[in-house]
Amino acid sequence: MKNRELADIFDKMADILEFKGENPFKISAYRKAARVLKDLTEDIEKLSQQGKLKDLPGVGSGIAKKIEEYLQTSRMSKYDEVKEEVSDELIELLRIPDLGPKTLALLHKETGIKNMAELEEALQSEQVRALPGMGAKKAENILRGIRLIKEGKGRIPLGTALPLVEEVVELMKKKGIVREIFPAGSLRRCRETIGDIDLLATGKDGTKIIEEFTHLPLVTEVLAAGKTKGSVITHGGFQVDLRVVPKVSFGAALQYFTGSKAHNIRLREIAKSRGLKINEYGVFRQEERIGGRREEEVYQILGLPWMPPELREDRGEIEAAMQASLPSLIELADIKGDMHVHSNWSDGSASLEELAEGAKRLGYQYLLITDHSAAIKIAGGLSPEELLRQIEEIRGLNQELEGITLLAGTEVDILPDGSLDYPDELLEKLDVVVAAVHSGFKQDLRTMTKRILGAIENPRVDIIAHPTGRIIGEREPYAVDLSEIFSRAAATGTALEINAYYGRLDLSDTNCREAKRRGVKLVISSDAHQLHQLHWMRLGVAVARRGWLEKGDVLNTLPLKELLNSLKG
DNA sequence: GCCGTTTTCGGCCCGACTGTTTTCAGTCG
Repeated sequence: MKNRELADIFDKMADILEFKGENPFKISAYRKAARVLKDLTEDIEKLSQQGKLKDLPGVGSGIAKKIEEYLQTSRMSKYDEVKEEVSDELIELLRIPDLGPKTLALLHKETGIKNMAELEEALQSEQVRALPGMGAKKAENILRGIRLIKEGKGRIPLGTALPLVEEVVELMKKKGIVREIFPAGSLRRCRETIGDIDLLATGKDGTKIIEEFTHLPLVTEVLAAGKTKGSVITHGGFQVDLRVVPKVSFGAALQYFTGSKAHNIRLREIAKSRGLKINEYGVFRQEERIGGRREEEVYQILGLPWMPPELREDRGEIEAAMQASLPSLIELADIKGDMHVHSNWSDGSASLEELAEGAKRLGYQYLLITDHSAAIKIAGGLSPEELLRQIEEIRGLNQELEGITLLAGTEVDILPDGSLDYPDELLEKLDVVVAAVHSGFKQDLRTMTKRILGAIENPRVDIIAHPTGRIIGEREPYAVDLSEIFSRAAATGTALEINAYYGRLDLSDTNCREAKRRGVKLVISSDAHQLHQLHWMRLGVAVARRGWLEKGDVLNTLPLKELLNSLKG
């Protein structure tokens, strides 16, 4: 499928034309085509053969021609032409928050900067202050953006790493030469971002296993290939390591490579105090191996129960294990419905019917439809009239649907003054009200906190979505006094969301653990904008597990009736 | 570059916020 390649080219074209100050509508036409191609499930080549390219929304004669040219010749002359005088490095700088095409073009023209290092240097010089529209604050903001990008670099979002690893595991299993193969490391612990991707396997022929591994189709570069360890770079530039370990050590190795480092140090200390030794090869008394085939043994020998990897951060799990008070963590199968989903009434791509069917396939009992409110025009926010129509449509659909109930809701904007974007009379007609901040991220701590408390104190608001607004590696949480949010949320019975979108995961693991401690009820929601994104729920559950949450802490583990009784509104 | 019951030209979602200005440009969603 060339869908993705074409989408990337159109996105890149849009970037370049933006930098060049081209017609903004032409630019958004390219962006739209790119998005449509990314979402497209059919093969673009097939559509092209059938002469159906122009049936796609956002694809007219110009873009259809370019697609055909690329499919036939693997080139796109227009793309080759526009990228002539700009380097990839320069265009990449547009990913820096607070640095847009206009400012980049200005800086490039006036100071000659061509890459991030030169940009950073220029921003620290007096010279840029003299440029029109540039001041100290602006330079400072861009420099902060650069720092954010640099910090995020090298770490892969969990939501990107998981599918990649699952693909590798599937491919290796199909080869029939590995006995066991499991991910380890921070991925197994479900950290929100992953450094290296580590896999462990057992099998007869280590050399053969590594050879098959380094020749997988998604491998672009082989860094190392021996008889116990292979290391490759995959499409997308991710490093994946595979270690082949003896069967008798598999459990110990899995435990060792899963970490975290801090957790392992604690285990080794306990072992040592009992005259034992733990390493990646097993558990030993003197020279005698007394365990290590299975991971459970490592813990058992220390008198501890096996612990879910999500807990292994040395955040109190070892003490809890000693007191036999480890939490019984929530599981994906506990989730009875999704509480934050966008349909094609606003900026989602699936219809209400498709979403209902998708939710039903996941075994859900209910699905809360939460399209944007009017203030977010860009995302097709619903006017009060449209929302009324949607409510009616949902009520009608529920007459026809079997085995799933659609709930009428909204993701209503919390406006900068703390008021909501819909009147109370309208909110009262909904089954569930989700409220969220989407603008004015730079308000100071007191203003922002008061703003969100405004929504929490509103008796009609059931849930606050993505409470801190952070985007991993891109945007810091806004300044908000979470402690105060937690106490008022607990006092009013307002639930807080764990947003499962891989770039948000908001509340974070530690925040939701604290929320639980403070008596706040939580919900886990996918924030899906496309049908397949309903699967993101698993990432939210992973965060909840890292936050020590149990089934009883999460409202959407309840059957429909109890859920509605437990929500504030 | 797309689109069309306002249909082959001319409009295309636009408001809030920030930082720069002294009425506005750039960025974001």
